[in-house]
Amino acid sequence: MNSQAVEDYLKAIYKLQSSQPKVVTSALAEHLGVNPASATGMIKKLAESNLVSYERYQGVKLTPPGEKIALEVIRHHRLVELYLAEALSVPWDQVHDEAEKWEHVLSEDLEDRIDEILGYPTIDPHGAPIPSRDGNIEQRDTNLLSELTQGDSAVIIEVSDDDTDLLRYLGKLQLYPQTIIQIISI
Amino acid sequence: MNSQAVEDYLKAIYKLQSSQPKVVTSALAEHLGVNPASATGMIKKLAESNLVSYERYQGVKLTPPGEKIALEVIRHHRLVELYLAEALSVPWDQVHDEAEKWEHVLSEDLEDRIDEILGYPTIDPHGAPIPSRDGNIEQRDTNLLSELTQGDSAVIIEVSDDDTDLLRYLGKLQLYPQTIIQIISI
DNA sequence: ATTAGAATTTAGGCGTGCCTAAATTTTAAT
DNA sequence: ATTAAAATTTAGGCACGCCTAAATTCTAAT
Repeated sequence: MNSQAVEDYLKAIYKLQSSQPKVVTSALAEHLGVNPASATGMIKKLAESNLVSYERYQGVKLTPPGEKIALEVIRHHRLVELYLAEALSVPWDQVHDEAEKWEHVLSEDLEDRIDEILGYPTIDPHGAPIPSRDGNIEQRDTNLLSELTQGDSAVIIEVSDDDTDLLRYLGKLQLYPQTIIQIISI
Repeated sequence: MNSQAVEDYLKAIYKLQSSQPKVVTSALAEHLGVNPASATGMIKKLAESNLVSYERYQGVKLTPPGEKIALEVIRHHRLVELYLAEALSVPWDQVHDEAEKWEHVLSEDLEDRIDEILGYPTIDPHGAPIPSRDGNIEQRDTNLLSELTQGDSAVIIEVSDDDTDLLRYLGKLQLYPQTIIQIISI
């Protein structure tokens, strides 16, 4: 069993990898709210365990086993988020913080039960894809809102999950995933 | 926020206090699967924080603030046990182990939601009373099965929650709380 | 009252994951 | 090519919670 810290690091590296080719120490440390020196220490440990590839000063990248674990954690996280929203009526701007804690204590057995109750869902409350049990995750071709211009129409696919204030604001405007929008002015 | 270790120790002391007036170091260590020397260390720390009263070589006793925390943890544990059994169909011999992990990450908000969904229950799946939010717990006058003799009738009030094999066996015999039994032979 | 054995505590150590401060390496400007 | 600034790593420390081994204290038998 991996420690919570290891799981959090792998998850963070996975997220940062999606926008940057090489994940640099300071970005990782920043994302985790940790001192860069601490991140270096953990990176060395992860490299030791063959969960990331790493060369000094050159940033870090998940290995296949590292990515597998990251996807398991993300699956837990997103399933829990959806379960909290659906079964326990937790507001969508709060599910992320709760799931951050629950994802680390979810047994495989409970994961399966929740998955079944939810009807084997594929997206979480923020529109993010839920990885399958065997570690596959849907790749999508989407645009950022900032890439659109006046007059464009679009469907909201996904919103960031970790900004409570932003989510509360979007909720007020009814801007949930699947909503159709049109850019009137910028 | 108290660490998981602190919560586990307080809960263990609370449990042991119900059968022994003074909780002795070795019993506590044994219950927690920890070396007696380690228990001594934690006891000193708890005494430091005024959660237990303690005199060297004389055993340990919860102070009112310590008992309050213990009851909160027990409330979490028992609510989660019941929720797992009711909402997620987890077999009654497995809910204890799952709840051991979940009890430490349950927010007050989620506790309230679960409590409401379950209809403000007062006993858990093993028949144990669930403390109220403000730390009250029902005191009951019960007999041990071993105190009964041939011909006696009785109602099962509570069974121990942490022996998976025993619980599976009792389940097979349908010996759940509220079941009426009669002693035929010993 | 003495003493053997049991229980408990103290002493010293270890792994994890964090920190700050200092040293090193990279990068980008001149 | 040099150098200043930024990024990263190393070094040394700390808190937590566990361990083993050794010392101390208690208990009960004689």
